[in-house]
Amino acid sequence: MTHPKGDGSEVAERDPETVSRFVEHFAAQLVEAGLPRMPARVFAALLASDTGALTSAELSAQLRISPAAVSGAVRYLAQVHMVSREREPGSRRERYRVHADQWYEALTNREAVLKRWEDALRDGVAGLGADTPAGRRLAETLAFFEFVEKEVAGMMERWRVERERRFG
Amino acid sequence: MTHPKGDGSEVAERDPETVSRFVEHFAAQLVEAGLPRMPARVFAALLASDTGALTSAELSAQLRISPAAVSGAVRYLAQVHMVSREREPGSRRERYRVHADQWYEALTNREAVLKRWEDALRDGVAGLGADTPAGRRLAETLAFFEFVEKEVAGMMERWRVERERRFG
DNA sequence: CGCTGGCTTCAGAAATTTGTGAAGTTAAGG
DNA sequence: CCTTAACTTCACAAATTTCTGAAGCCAGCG
Repeated sequence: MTHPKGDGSEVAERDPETVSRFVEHFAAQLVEAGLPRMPARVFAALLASDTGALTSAELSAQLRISPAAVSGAVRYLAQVHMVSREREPGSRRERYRVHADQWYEALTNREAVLKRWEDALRDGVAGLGADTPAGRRLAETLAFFEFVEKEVAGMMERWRVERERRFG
Repeated sequence: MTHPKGDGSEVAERDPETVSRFVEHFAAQLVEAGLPRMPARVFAALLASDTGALTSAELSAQLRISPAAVSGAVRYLAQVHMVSREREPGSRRERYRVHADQWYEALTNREAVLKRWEDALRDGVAGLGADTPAGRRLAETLAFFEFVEKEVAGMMERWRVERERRFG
């Protein structure tokens, strides 16, 4: 997918149609997995952008949504650590950025959710009695989550190594 | 939390109030993580039940919801492999059951979602060009998912071992 | 072979969520 | 300071989702 330039060089093409296709398709997958629509679209657009960072106006234009919608989507994404915001020095413009290793961040963040599940389960074991069938079931569930939490930490460490090796 | 029986033995108490507290609290955590309300409540109720299996009527009564709501919730949960249905022989009654290792199942199931994400990303790399900045970002994201997929398989195997050891 | 218990499906009311236009806020630029 | 660019917040209209009561369907039982 390249575009002849006449001067012998070629630059990678960025057909808006192609970009949009990817954005909408990938966003749809994210939506199916539970992400709200606008945050999903904004995130996909950032992923597919050249610099990995876009302004509110650019997102608004590219996705054909109101500035308000961009604002809401970005607030959501920032809250779950899927984008970071950076202010452009000497301008009131803000850029929203994805890091290539954002998923690492986002996954790490899920830890908080797990913790709350674990707390609820511990309360349940205490309330129902560790010696009851239900209590034992809850305890086993709790053990699984604790196991996963521990394993994920190791997994992320291994990814950091592999990432460094493959992508610098 | 035990209840004196007068004959010297004691049985674990199942105060409906206590059970309900756990069910609603744990369900709330699941809802916050994206599960629809009724499926979350039904799942929590099953987890907290003595046998790990309840009938539609029992769920309906305990959660104060219509049989229709139970039906919908169970269909949802079965689809994502979080409960299994079993017919009671010689009766038209059905029981819905959680296995203690249901989470293992559910997580394994997420693989399908990951696969679709990966497909969308591969298309994106192809469309945008592997030699473009955006293409490289998508490729790295793809690599991360492939890595996770591989790691999770190993993790689940380790859990099976640990589970066997600790819970038989 | 018809009745009945038990789940499922359906249509619709109610609640929730989403996205927008418009007004509000803040800070750079003149 | 006053203007204006660039978000953000707000109130509301629209779309969606969620639950319910009622009707439907089917397997056992008599």
